[in-house]
Amino acid sequence: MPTVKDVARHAGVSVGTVSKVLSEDQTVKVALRERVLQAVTDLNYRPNMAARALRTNKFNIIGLVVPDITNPFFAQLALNIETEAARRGHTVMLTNSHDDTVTEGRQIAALLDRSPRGLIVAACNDTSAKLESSEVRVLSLDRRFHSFPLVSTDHADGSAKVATYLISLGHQRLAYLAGPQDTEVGRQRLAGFVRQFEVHNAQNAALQLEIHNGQFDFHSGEILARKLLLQSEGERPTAIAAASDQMAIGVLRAARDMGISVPQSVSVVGFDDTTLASLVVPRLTTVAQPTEKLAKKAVERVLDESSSPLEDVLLEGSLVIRESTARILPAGHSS
Amino acid sequence: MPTVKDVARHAGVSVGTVSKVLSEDQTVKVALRERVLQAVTDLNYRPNMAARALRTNKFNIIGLVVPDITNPFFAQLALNIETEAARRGHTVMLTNSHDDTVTEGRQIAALLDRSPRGLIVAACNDTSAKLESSEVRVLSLDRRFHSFPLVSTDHADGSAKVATYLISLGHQRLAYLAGPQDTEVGRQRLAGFVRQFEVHNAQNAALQLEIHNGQFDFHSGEILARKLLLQSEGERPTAIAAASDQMAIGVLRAARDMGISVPQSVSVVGFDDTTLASLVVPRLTTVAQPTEKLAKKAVERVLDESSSPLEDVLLEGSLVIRESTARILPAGHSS
DNA sequence: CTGAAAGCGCTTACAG
DNA sequence: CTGAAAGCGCTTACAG
Repeated sequence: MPTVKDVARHAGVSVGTVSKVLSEDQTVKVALRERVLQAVTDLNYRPNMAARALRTNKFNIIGLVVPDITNPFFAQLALNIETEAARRGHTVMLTNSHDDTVTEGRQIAALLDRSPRGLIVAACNDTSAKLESSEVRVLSLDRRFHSFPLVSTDHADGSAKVATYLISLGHQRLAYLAGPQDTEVGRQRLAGFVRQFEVHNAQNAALQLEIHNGQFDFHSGEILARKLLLQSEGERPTAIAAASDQMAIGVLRAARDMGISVPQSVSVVGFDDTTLASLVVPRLTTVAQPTEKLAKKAVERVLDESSSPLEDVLLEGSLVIRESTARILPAGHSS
Repeated sequence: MPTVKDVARHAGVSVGTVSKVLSEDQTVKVALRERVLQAVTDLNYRPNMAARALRTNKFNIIGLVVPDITNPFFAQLALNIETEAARRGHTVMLTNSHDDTVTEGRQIAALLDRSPRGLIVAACNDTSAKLESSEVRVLSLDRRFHSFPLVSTDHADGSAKVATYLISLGHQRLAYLAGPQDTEVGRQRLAGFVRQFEVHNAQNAALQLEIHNGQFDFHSGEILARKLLLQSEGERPTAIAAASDQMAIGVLRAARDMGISVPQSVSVVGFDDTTLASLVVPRLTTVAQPTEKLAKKAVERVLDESSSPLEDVLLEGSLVIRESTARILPAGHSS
């Protein structure tokens, strides 16, 4: 492997000049710069990142911590982050916290050891792990980590869109299956839904909403739905909004097992728009998170040294209407 | 950040001794070692990886290249690789080739620049990209990269299991939806199925097999199945084996759209056992790849410096029987 | 068994 | 505008 020294010799300049050309220092005369660049290609020189990192204390690496890369949403995010990072000459170090705070702390320490340019973490919960105040820029993605600035979807707004949509379809008895309330995401999504529901309810007192708490996963949605759908047709909700696609898919399965057809008898909405959403039967109406924008924004902010990224960034999600929701004739229309 | 120098001063020894203790050199006397370790914890010393890498030319990092982390199978693999790597004090640099050879080459170069301990690559196709013969250990995972040793599931054997299983259920008219034949995986899976079919056919000449070529994705499975299932009930296959879960799920959707019930009228089998397989309706019978073992094996081999990992490692997949397959009464039993 | 010293490949003030 | 030199924090022969 050739080094700066080799390049310098080949070009007939000093190593300092080579270094300057490589770092795009404009003070090098064109003639010299050309010679150096020629030498670089001649020798197929590639800078030694470790040496550079030792001097500058910064590696062209971004650390990424997610709860579980197996979760399609995080996979989507990771893909886009990696792609954007690569575009900017950076590489991504990926780590899974397995939804465990202790592991998360250990992983972060391991990443920090490798002097990354920045750290993007989708925290496993809201407990503020202590992070030694390093000079490494840290960003929260999707879920708040410690008190670091957050880039995420506007969950409350997304849920609000769902509420408005369902009510506009004529549904009067709604159910919301909430995510864990010890997470900011879970709380935001619930709050947004409830708030919007109340706005509509102020105009139409016939509306009803029941809320059930669960986890974000498939199983949780299935269990809650089973209970819910046991009620007689006139009693039970005609529309179920779930806090995640996984939960909504659980609802779909419960409905199917109980012989209740979706969307004819009950409408179902998810949240996230993971790849699953368009594969299930019926295809799931859901709120799409703008993963690509989230990823770009996160990379941009974690890399940008000039701006002080103190504020949170909230990006809007969009309602994706598929086959799991339908208009209903308000059967028991209480006038 | 404290350095070896600080630790040395604190412990009253030389930096060389500190380094030796840290690298678990046994030649340091217990008394000194204790003092050093005490100093390390006192100062909360963390070695500078960049400096270490500069000297040793090796970072505690494993590079991982996958076609697309969004593919559940690779996500599963990545999770297990990361977990195993972390257990061994290594970190994983993840990169997506987007199924494109040029990008793949660029990504690999970027990873190599960062002096990883080793490289694990799930290639996007069989074309042998040129890789400068570096001292970095390279391993093929799941799909052959260049001519580097491969760790993968025994695809042929897995397909053979499917063939045997379907025939044992009494199916006589089989269809196999093959993956792309310019990939080793695609070819292996097809070959294994055909070979096993022929073994059975030697004993029972009534067996029939039709083969259709496609891609591994959902869409491809759907299209092929639509054509296949257009045939009258007495003509069309009663069992369809697909080269991937995605394809099989496409088949499921086609069958559903055409009012053909699975498994009553046609049995469907996938390959991979991605998370999807147990979420679809009906739950998919498939071949599970031993992702955890694959990951462990890959990490072990890529890190192990002693053994020369020249041979391929093939691990056995297992048939997972769910709800998409059933026994049939041989209707048109040609005696 | 321990220490002093060289050197890994860069970058960056500092002279000139 | 260019070069000589110091130094980033380690590891590793080499003396003693």
